Amino acid sequence: MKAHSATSEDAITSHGIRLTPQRRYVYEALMEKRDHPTASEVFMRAKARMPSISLATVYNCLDALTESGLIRQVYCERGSSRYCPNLVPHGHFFCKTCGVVFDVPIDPAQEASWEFPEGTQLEHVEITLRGLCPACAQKQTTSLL
Amino acid sequence: MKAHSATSEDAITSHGIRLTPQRRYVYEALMEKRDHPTASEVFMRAKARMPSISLATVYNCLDALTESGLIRQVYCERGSSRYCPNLVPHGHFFCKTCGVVFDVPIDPAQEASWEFPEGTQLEHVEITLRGLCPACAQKQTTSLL
DNA sequence: TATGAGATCAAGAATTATTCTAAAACAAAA
DNA sequence: TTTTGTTTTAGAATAATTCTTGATCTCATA
Repeated sequence: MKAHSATSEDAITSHGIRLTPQRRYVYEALMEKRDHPTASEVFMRAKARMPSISLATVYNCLDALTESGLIRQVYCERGSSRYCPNLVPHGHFFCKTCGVVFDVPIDPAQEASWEFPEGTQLEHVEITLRGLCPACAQKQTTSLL
Repeated sequence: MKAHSATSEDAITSHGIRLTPQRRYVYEALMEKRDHPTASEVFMRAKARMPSISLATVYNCLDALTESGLIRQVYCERGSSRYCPNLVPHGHFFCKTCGVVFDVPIDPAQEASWEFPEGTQLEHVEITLRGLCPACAQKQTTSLL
């Protein structure tokens, strides 16, 4: 039984940052469920596998992984930011009632269509859709009957 | 000399929320410079005109104005959220070096092109472009020479 | 296989943004 | 004018994140 997948090791080293056990656990915590956890959720998952890891280290690792382009940081709401290991261009739908986040496919052609001042260096585009998820929209409708 | 513009009063009352001096000052703090201030920047501007206003009230007012649809709240970065009085659909460019935010026009047709699960109720779309503004891109290039 | 430089980690303190609480002031309706 | 509900205020409380410091680890090189 392997403690880590070779792919997660490869992913980290191939992105130009040093491979450490902590980074591996943090990255795997993000890969194991492809949702959009907050830093403290990542902390809890990583701690389950490596009890000695600290929250500060989780922040360090998430920053390093984000900086290297291996994961994305998303700002859906006031409060905590969330992390996403899906590198395919996509947007996020955020339910303002239950807080669930899910990926939304985007047309890559859109990415190229922005107009902004000459000399601007675009690094990436973050698209957040806000509203009610199907479950919450349903609940709200029925409660009005 | 008028303390407040009739337009800001109209804007507030026409959005279904009660007009109060504090809400007027907060709204005008946002309108006077059409930038993207944080809550504490709004607080400082409002305080200049109404020294008795409190930060908690500024948060209350910003929330009320956002809720009523009169202003938009944007999450550009980890940390403080920002507020924007531009109601025309647009995106934001955020410079990760100097923190400046500016509006970016978007093609309204894009807004309609998202695909997401049946039953989802979309309320609004937030588009954030991240990178270096022309000034910071310039500086970075020259410093590498 | 030692060693030195720099990167990373851990723990907890510190900071920052935001929210909460409770009491007073206010506004609108009855 | 009383009632009822909303808004404001100040300050306390909370939550997320960052900072600080010393210890530990890694890698390149001797």
